[in-house]
Amino acid sequence: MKGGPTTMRDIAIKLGVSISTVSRALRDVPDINPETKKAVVELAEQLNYKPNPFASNLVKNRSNLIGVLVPNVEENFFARVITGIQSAVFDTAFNVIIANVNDDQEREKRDVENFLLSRTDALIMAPTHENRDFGHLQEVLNRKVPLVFFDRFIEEVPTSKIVVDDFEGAFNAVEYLISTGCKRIAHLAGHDTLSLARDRKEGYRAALKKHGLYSGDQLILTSGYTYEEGVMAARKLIASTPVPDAVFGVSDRVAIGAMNEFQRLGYKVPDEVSFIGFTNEPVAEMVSPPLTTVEQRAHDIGREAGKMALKLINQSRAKREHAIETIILKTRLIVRGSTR
Amino acid sequence: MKGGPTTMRDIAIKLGVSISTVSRALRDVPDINPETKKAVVELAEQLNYKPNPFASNLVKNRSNLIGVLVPNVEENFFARVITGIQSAVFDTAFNVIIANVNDDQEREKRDVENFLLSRTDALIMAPTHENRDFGHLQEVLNRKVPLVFFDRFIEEVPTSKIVVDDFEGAFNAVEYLISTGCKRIAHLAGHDTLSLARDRKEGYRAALKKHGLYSGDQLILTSGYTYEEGVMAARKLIASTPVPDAVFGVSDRVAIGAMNEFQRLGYKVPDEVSFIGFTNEPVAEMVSPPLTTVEQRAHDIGREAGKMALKLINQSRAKREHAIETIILKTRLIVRGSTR
DNA sequence: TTGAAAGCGCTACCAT
DNA sequence: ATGGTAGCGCTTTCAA
Repeated sequence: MKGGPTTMRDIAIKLGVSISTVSRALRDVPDINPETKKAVVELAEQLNYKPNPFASNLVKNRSNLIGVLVPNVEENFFARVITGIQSAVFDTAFNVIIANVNDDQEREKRDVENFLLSRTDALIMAPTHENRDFGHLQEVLNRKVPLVFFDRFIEEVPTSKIVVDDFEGAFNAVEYLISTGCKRIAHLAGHDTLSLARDRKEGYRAALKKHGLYSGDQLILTSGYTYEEGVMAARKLIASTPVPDAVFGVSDRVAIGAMNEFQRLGYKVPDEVSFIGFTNEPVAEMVSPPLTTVEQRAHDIGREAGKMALKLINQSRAKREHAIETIILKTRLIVRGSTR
Repeated sequence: MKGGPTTMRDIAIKLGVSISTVSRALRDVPDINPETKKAVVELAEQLNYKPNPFASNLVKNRSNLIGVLVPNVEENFFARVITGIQSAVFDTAFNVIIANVNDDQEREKRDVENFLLSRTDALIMAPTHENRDFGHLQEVLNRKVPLVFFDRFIEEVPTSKIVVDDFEGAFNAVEYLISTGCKRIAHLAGHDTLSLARDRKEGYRAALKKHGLYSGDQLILTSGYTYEEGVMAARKLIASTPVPDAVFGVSDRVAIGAMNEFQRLGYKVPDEVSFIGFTNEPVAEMVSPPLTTVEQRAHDIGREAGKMALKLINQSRAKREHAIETIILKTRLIVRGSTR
C-alpha cells in the first residue's frame, strides 16, 4: 500500500489471490471462477480501482485512441463531423483525439506522425488540399493502422472512405435552378486539387448538358470557398455580359458572399438572380434571403466514419486484412428563399 | 532485435553501452560524456528511434496531454478557442485532447473522469450551464491537476480563469446604442446560471442607468442564445407597446434571429430598430445588414488559456502551489450596419 | 561518467 | 480455475 491510487496488486493482496487472477476477473476472460470474479469486482468497486491505461497500453501496444485530423475546426462542417464521430465512439472503450491541421500539409505530416507515435488505433481524416507527398499516409498503411478518409480523399492512397455524392448533389442543385427557369447559370468552383470540387463541377456541367444549356466553361469561375472570394467572384460576374441569372457555389460561404454582393449592387434575389450553396451550414438560414443549399450530412459522415474506424480496428485485431470500403451518402436539396 | 520499432535497448547494444546511458544521452541530463551523447544521438537519428510514450508515461505517471472540454465544438466561438489553445501548445511536448460535452453535466463529469484516468497534465474547460454538482471538479483540484476555466467559471471552484470583461463589453455596446439616439433598448438575456449572462445583463442595466434610461427590467427578456430563441423573442417584443428601438442580444445568434424577424415583419434596420450582438462570429458579417457586435476574442482567450495551463504544469512540477490567476481580456465594439 | 538493477502496473504465457 | 513469472520500454536510484 503505497500512497497512490488502487492497483491490481492492492486488490490481490487484500483478497489473498494472485495479480493474474485479479487481472482476469476484471476482464472478460472465460477461465475464472464466478465467485472469485464477484469478489474481485466488488472489492475493486469499493476501493475505487481504475485501471492505469499506460500499463495496459504498454503491454498491448495500443492506445484506445482514435485520431481525427481536420483541416479546420472553425469550419462548421468539420465541427459537425467531429460531433458525429464522437457520437459513434461515445460508448466504446475508445477516445477521440483531434488535430487541427489548418490546411497545411506540413502540419498534417507532423500530426500524423504524432498520432502514430501515440499508437492511435485508427486515423480518420480529411486530407489537406495540396497533397502531393503521401509518405506519411503510406506509413500509416504500412503499419496497418486503419485509415478512413472523409469528405476528401487521395486517389493514390487506397483506403476506406466516407463521402457524399458530390456529383449528384451538384447535378440536382443545378437541375433545380433550371426547373425554375434559370438559363444562364454560373458556377463558383473550388480548385481541382480536391475531388469534391471536381465532382461538383462535373455535376454542374452534366445538368447543363442534359438540358442543352452547356456551351463551354465561360460561366465557371474558380473562386475558392470563402465569403470574401464569393464577393470577388460576384464582381467579376457582374462585369460580364450578360450577367448570369443564377449562381451555384461550391460552398455556402462563397455563395453567400456572391449573393450579398449582388444584392449590394442592386440585384434582386431571387427574382433576378438565384443562388444555391453546398453544405447547409447554420449560416445558410440566417442570411437574407435564406440560402437554398445542398445538405452535406456532416453529422452522418462523422458517425459513419467513426463506425467504420471501429469496425476496422476490430478487423485488425482479428488479424484479418482490411477490406477497402467506400460509403457514399446521398445529399438532399434544401430549398429556401434564394431561389425562385 | 525483435521486429518492432527501435528501442533504447537496440541503441545500447549496437553502441556497447548500457540502456541507462542511452536514456541519459537522449534527455537533457548533466552527467554524460559529450562524445557518448553525440554517438547515441546520431545512432538514434539514424535508426529513426522514437520514444515510446507509454513507457515513459508509466514511469512518470504523466501523459503530456492537455485536456480541453468545450460545451459544443459546433459553436464557432469554442472552435476558435480550441484553435487558440492549439496555437499556444503547438511547439511544446504537449498534445491537446478535446472533449465535446454537449452542455450536459453528466457528460462533463464522465469526460473529466476520463481525462483524470488518462493522467492529463492539465484541464482547460468552459463548464456547463447547470453546474450544481462540483464533485468532479473538486477531484481535479484535489489531485493537484492544473485547471483553467475560460468564458464561464464556477464561483465555488477556486481556480485560474480567462474571461472577457462581459460587463464592460455590454456596457459599451448599450452606451453606443444610446449615443446613436436609441431610447428604448431591449435586452435578450441568457439564463442567470452563467456569470457571463449576468454580467452582460448588469452592463446593460448600468449603461441605461448612467443615462437615465433605466426604469426596471421590463425590456429584459430571458431568451437564451440561439437563433430560434431570437426569433421568438422578437415576436414578444413586437407585441409589446411601444416597440423597442434597439435590441442588445447576449449572443450574435439571438440578435440575428431577432433582427431577421423584425425585418420580416416590416421593421427597418437600423432606421427603426438597431441590433447589437455579442461574440463576433463570422456569421455576423454575412447577415443583412451586417451585425454590430462585441468582439469576444475567442482566439486570444484560447491562447491565454493554453499558456496558463503550460505555466501551471511547470509550477506543479516544481512542486510549488498554484497561484490562482484571473486574466480579463478587454472586448472591442465592432460597428457594422445593424446600428445607426 | 557509467552500469546494474529495480520497478512503474499491467498482460500473457506456462505451469499446475 | 489459479499462480508464478517474464516482460512491455523507459526512468531512476544506488554503486562503482
